[in-house]
Amino acid sequence: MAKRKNAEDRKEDIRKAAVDLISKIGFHDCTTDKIAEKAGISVGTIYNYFSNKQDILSYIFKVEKDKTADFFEKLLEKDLRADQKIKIFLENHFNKISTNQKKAKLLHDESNRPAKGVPQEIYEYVQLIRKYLKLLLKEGQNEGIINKNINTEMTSAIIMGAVNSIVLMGHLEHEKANLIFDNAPDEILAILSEGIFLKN
Amino acid sequence: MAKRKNAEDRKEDIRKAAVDLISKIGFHDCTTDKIAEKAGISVGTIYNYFSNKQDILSYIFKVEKDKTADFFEKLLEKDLRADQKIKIFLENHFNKISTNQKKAKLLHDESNRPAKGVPQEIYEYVQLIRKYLKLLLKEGQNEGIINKNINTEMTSAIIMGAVNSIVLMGHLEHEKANLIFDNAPDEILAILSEGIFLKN
Amino acid sequence: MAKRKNAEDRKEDIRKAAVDLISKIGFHDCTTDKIAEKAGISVGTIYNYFSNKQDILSYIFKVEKDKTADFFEKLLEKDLRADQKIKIFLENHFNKISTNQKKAKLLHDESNRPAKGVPQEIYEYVQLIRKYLKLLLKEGQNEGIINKNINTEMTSAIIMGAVNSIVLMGHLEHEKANLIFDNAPDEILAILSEGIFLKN
Amino acid sequence: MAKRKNAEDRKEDIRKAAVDLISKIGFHDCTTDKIAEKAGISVGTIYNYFSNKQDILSYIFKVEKDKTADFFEKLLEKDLRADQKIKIFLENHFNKISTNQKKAKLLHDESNRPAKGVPQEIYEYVQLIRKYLKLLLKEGQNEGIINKNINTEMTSAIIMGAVNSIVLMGHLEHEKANLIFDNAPDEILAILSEGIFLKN
DNA sequence: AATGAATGAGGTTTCATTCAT
DNA sequence: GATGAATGAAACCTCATTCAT
Repeated sequence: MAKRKNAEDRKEDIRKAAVDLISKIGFHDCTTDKIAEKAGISVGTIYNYFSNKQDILSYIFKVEKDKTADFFEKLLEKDLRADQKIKIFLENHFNKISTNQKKAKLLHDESNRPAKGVPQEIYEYVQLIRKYLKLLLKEGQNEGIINKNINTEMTSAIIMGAVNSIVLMGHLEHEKANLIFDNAPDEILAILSEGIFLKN
Repeated sequence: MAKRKNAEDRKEDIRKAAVDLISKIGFHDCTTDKIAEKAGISVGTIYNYFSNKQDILSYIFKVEKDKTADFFEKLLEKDLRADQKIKIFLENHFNKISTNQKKAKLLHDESNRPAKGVPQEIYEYVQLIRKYLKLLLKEGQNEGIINKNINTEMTSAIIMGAVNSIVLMGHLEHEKANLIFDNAPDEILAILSEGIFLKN
Repeated sequence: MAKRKNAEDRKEDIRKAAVDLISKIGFHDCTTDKIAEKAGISVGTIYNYFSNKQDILSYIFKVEKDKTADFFEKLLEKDLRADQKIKIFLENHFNKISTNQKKAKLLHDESNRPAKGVPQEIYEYVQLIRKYLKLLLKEGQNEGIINKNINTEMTSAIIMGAVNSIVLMGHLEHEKANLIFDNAPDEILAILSEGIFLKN
Repeated sequence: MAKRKNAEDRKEDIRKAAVDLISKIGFHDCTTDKIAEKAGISVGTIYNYFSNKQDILSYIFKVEKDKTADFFEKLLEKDLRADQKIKIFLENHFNKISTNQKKAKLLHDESNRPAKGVPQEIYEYVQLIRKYLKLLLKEGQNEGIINKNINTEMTSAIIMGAVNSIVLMGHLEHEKANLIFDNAPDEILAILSEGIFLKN
């Protein structure tokens, strides 16, 4: 019998093991047996901390959602212009991804799954980032920094799409990942600043 | 027994049935039995046309890949500026999505799936669009229309990310889907033209 | 792969194997693996004929319910007095039990289970016998053969209880089973005729 | 932690919790965790008083067996005729059932369960009541009150069967339970006195 | 070529029991 | 004695694939 652990630690062990495996092989192929083995516990123990397998995935997203909300709440309070905040968000985002590519892959992959059985938590995670980005865009519009004609809803989707696409690119071209993630914020910001088409 | 059909028709029946089901319930929950039933044949028959279930998905993407390649090859030949061609691509893309949302959903969902067993074909499909977009961007750079400083690799990823993100948004907000898809090309083009930040 | 069989035969194989096992070890300890093994098929095959394990039990009771209904319908049509019909029922009942003790044990045991998850079919089986017995009792009352003061509902329950109790006794004292079942009808009829108390 | 209790109290707590739960959901669905929770202790503690789960059920029946033996021993000593004693037994039995339907349900359900692992104690409980009833019947025969031709073994089974069947009926028709249990003794006694068939 | 019954490995989940604290 | 986290065997059920017809 494994040594007794504090409940939070044990739940964290399971979460980490799951993140590790799901990022590699996907949620579906990640069996509860594999998670247990990786976490160094037995299957049954998982069910002392999670009510079912899906619940583990939900929890992973819940943790990220909370972290994301924290990050944005602090960012919003800062005395900076909206464009600066967007820059900080992008830099922070890709920096985290760069240092934690496994988790990033999981978040990307699993939040792009088809709807059936997609836990509420995943949906909320995706919405949350967009919601904050929209807030920043509106802030910018109020400050007169951002074009008032853009649809903030769609633009936040476009920005997150751009971000995600680069994340996917990084995962597909593994060896160049760090280079990609490092340049991504500037590349995105450049487009947001000037577009790509030259004025005659 | 269904009326005798030639092999291509039969394969097409299976593909269509699969597209229909996978778009609704996802590849994983789409059993071979269900596909057979929808296609009006028996399970065994599927295996006369496909070597396994994964192969059906590959075939779906192969067909799309071929169509996409066709479309781009014709587009490239046209006597138009690169920005006009990009506009045409976006309008055509969202138009197809709008009129065939089921297939669009499938292509979006399944090309964003985790890796294990992801058929080569899906990977190639994703790469193909990017490759052509990159070609258009380079054409634009040569024509002096597009900023030579942008990284075409990453920019094509960014554009496709923006596109995909709007597709997802359309699927999540089903009732507004057509409105979203209709406005999407202009919204994206606006950003590509001017960015979102105002010049002082 | 086992030889192809006619669907009814296969279902019958499974039913028989299940009757055999459930009568010995009870429904709960009778695993689907054991049923499959006994039926000479593989687990999966069970699920081509039954939607789940409980469904097998329901089917067993449904078959008996149908047989019972048949028997009673024919009995009711006969040109006999009610007491004669009750005698025939009891003799037939114990005779069947005597020749098929395994199935009898199952029907007894499983129809005495607690309510949760008791399939409708079992409940209906139990009610059916009582319903017909009540009909016979009422017939007797109309013919002036049976005391009009008795509560037919309760009396039918009492008679079936007496019957079941003897069945249980037979199962518990296995070696005397046949003797017990042979004498049971007369013993019950004697009580129904005269009671047990002597008139002074 | 619950107030310190002596061992007997603790064991009694567990027994009561188990009776409560098993009567509602049956032995199989009654987990040790649920019993512990209801008893206000932890699972582990159960195993200080019982060697395993089955043992709890055995103990429940042992307690009832002892109470039953007590009751009958006192009844046998009374200076009454056998028929009067049988009447008292039936009235007492249904009265207890009426006031403690939960336990009654458990005793009925679990003593009618399939064999595997049926503790000896349950078997003995069932036999005990029959044994005493047989004694009463024999007493009646000796007193010349009861027909000497009846098989006391089988008759005691028949009477207990009748009793049990009415108990089941009461549980199935919950709202009429008290009415049923109140009338049951007379209904049974009437049959034992006169039978149901009219003498011509 | 078409059929669809049969296969059986493999997945998730439960729960009586143990034992370190 | 009491605790309750941990254990892990074992249960039910699914479904891609095969192959006799």
